[in-house]
Amino acid sequence: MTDYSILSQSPIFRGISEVRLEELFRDIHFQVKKYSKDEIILSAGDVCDRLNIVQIGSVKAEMSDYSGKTIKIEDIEAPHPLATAFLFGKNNQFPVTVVANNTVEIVSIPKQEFVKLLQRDTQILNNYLNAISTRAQFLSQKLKFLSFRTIKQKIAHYLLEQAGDHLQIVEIPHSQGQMAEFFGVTRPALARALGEMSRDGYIELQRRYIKISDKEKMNNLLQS
Amino acid sequence: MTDYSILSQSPIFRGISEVRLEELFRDIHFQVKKYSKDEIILSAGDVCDRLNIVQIGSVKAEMSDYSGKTIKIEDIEAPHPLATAFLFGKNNQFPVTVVANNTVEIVSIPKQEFVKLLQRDTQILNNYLNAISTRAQFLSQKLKFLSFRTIKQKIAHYLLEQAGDHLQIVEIPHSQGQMAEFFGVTRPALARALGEMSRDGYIELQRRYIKISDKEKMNNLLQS
DNA sequence: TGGTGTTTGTAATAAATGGTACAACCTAAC
DNA sequence: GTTAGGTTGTACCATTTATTACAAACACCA
Repeated sequence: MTDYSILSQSPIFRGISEVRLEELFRDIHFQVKKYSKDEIILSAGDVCDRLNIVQIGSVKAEMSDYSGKTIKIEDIEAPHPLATAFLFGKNNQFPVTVVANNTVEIVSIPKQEFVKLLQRDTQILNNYLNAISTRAQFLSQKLKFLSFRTIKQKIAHYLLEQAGDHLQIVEIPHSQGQMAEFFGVTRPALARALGEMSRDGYIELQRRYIKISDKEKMNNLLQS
Repeated sequence: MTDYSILSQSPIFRGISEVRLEELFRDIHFQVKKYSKDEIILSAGDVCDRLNIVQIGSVKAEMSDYSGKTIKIEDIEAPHPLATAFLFGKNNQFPVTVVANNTVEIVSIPKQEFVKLLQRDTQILNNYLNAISTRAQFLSQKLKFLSFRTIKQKIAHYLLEQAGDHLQIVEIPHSQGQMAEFFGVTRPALARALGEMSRDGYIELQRRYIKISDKEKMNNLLQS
């Protein structure tokens, strides 16, 4: 039923040997549930009092709007966990509905039992804390980014961040289109902003390489 | 040195008796550091390998921009902890510089020692997990909010969320100005959007009370 | 009642961006 | 070399919002 070789690959149980994992799981209550394609695994609004990990197959997270239609949010493949940030915290409700993409097995550990694991094994505790913290950091970063009003400010922030204290030339790792998506703007708008910044002496463009002409000047963009 | 009556009020140690707290702290290494007004407690970029809690006084978190000027981010009063989301996770560096507002005492617990506390006391573990999770949830919510392009979409999302399935009338808890700040837009823009939505039959305005005329119709705003 | 400060409604203009379209350019495969 | 597919630079117009300003409505208090 429970495949420890798969579970030990999960972010939550990374670094734990299969033997150790089996030993830990002997002392706690948990379930392995099977679902067929299109079956609903969890509904939005359900109280989230269990840690659920996809052991086999893949699931999709859907969000239903206020009139009843559903929008797909993301796919989650084995051996990843579901909604780690909602097991604890004030709002213990699933924000999404989870549906099986194919034949799926879910390892479901009650919150209380999972807390036992956290207390018994430092590695698991660290993994879980890292998972939530990393997510919080990611969200925090993303939020700061979106807080800049104009595209030029976003570009300035991004370039200065990439360049750090010393570098002057930044290489864009993705295509302009992907950058635009990351910035949350349209591609032509990004291209135009880059063009204007080049014209105004902030940067020098050479395809994927961007040279920052004047950090001080560029920084002023972020102030106003 | 260590004031357990204060510490037990901290979000991290809430629900722990002073006696129990003293007992737990006997077995771990930690420091209490004192700072004078304007002294730098932590610098941005420092590796964050300790949990720091303000025991007495208040501190400010500042972020230095790329040219060296500093901007105040927030004040943190006793008995709150500093940057809980950066003790674990991939990015173990402080994002801000922390400076004393007045005479300050900081209880500083090394990460390893704090992990011991987490393992020995279920309440502390729960408190900490709750703290990070709640933050992640808050950020997640905020992010979803900002992902809507237009003000009307934000209003629609907000109202439908507040109203839930049954209610039709929503009371605005803050002033329009505060709402605008929360939405990340200017107040006149918010007022205009509300006015137009009222004119177009989405809502009916009565000062702080807003009646949703047609949920179905309003929901369409969120689709496009 | 009247005065004062705050909140709200509304307008005009300027700036920024989305949407769309198209040409120039690069790259890789044939 | 040529062709096809993708990337980039640019232009146009429509939409949305910021900015600024001011009057109306309200709340509070003397």
